[in-house]
Amino acid sequence: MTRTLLAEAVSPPVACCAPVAGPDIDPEGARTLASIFKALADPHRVRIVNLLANAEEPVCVCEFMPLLGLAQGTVSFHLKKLLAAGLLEREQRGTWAYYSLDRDALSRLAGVFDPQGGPR
Amino acid sequence: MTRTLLAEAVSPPVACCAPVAGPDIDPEGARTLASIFKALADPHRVRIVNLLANAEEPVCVCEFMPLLGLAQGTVSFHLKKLLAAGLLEREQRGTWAYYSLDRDALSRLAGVFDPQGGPR
DNA sequence: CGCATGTATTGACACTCGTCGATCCAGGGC
DNA sequence: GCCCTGGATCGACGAGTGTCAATACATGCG
Repeated sequence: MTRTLLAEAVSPPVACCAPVAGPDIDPEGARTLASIFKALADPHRVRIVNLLANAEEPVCVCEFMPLLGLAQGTVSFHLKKLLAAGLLEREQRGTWAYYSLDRDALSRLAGVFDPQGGPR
Repeated sequence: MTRTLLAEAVSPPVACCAPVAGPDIDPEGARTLASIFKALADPHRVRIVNLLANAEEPVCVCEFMPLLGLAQGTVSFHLKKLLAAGLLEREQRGTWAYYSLDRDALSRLAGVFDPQGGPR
């Protein structure tokens, strides 16, 4: 198994792959996995992911504010968390920042729960 | 008793099923989904789930203490969180309490991330 | 250049969480 | 009955989180 041990030094990037139902997870892997769940452990962030999942194109930050009813700084805060977890991608278009969902990360996450280990 | 258990008491503890990539999730559903992720947003709880996933039979509380290196009260605390999220099942055998994984809940959780509910 | 606008970051605050030690609650022996 | 033992709960404490207002950072436009 090609584990991503060094990438963690920079940040816990990708929504990666220790299958929760697979072989024993070491404390290190548990920390990585937990950090991804922590990114999803907020209703507003769940909604952000859901909104992006249903959006065909990247979404501007300014769109989230009215949808979530949050101040601009708070929206940035949540997007940053999801970005750090490797669930989102950021793209700068002029003055605006557009966020989109990393669908690969999401399907890898589905594999984490699959009894026999999903795609990979 | 004067706790804000209102939401928790009312809402079903099931690790249920609003697909994150499915149709729009209302704030209510987002809260439910986030509460499940919150249950998994801790390294020790991830390890507990992993240990139970690999165990053929229910595991006694006393076994977790040395494995996790946590005090007895802390282990109970984590197990209670996972139980409340509907991820675990509890069984009392005399003086001992045995916990096991609700595998249905786990596979439902996998479906939450699947684009249309079940490729493979 | 200066200015307006969209994002990111910071400071402060209330709140929640994870942890321990101590205490309380059941069951099972004696 | 009493005591022992495993588990749950409580009290307290430090650490972390979510929120806003305010501020700093870019980028584009006049």
